Amino acid sequence: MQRDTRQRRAIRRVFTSAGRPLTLEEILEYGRRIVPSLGVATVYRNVKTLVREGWLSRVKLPGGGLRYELADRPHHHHFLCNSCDQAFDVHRCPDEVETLAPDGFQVDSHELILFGRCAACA
Amino acid sequence: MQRDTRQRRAIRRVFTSAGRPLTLEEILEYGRRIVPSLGVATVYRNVKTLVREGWLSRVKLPGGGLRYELADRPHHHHFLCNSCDQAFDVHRCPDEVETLAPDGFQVDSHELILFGRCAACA
DNA sequence: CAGGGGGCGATAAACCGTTATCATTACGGT
DNA sequence: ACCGTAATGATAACGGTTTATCGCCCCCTG
Repeated sequence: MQRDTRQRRAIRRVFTSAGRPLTLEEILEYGRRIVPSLGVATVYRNVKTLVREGWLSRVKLPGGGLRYELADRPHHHHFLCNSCDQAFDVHRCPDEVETLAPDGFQVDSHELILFGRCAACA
Repeated sequence: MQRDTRQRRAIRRVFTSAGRPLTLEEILEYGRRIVPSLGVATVYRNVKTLVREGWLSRVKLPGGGLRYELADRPHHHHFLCNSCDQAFDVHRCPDEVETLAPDGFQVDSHELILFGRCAACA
């Protein structure tokens, strides 16, 4: 059975108000502003559950650990700040991307990452 | 001083003949076909040195450890096979990519990764 | 070709992100 | 409100990658 705990609500709220992909470290930090006693294991457990439920999805970006974002977002890409290491959404996508692969290669999906400095760091 | 050892030559040869980004595991595997006694520590040491010398560059792709490639290659992107986990070069690039960032974000570079199955796995 | 010193390689150890353990807490059905 | 039990959280354990150690080897110079 799935209980509706304070911790679980806090983690969901972190995502709905962040609006960008988060690392586990960020989830823990922001979650503790809501439930200060929040523990690492709880974050790992709930994130795993939320991914399995289809509420979160894994975002594989270069460098360091996985990030997670709300699963219901339309197709988009990401900006990674070289200064603060935060990830942001980029809502535009260059088309015809999947035609760039060499012959004989079958493209299933793609990821475009812009590197630079975010608005706050620039 | 920098000595020209069999191991170091082997590692360089691995890269010039591979033509694609390699993980440390792959460097070790291919290097041992040339110098069977090749050790892990030697690979780590030499790769680090070759990066510092500007002969290799780090390739940050999602999932798992860093990869390395020859530093003198022109601008290109990468294909990552979901089946064998090998990385390949993609020599075409969608232009006007750097204009996609949100206002106030300063783009320094970008990476485009295609996911799918390589010619051998498809 | 001989000697010195940088490099090698096996191993141990450090490191870091993730998972398991288990006593305690608190959610939710009755 | 009570009780059973799933969830929590502090901590230990784990697994994989990277680095440090150190005796031996071999590249280079003279």
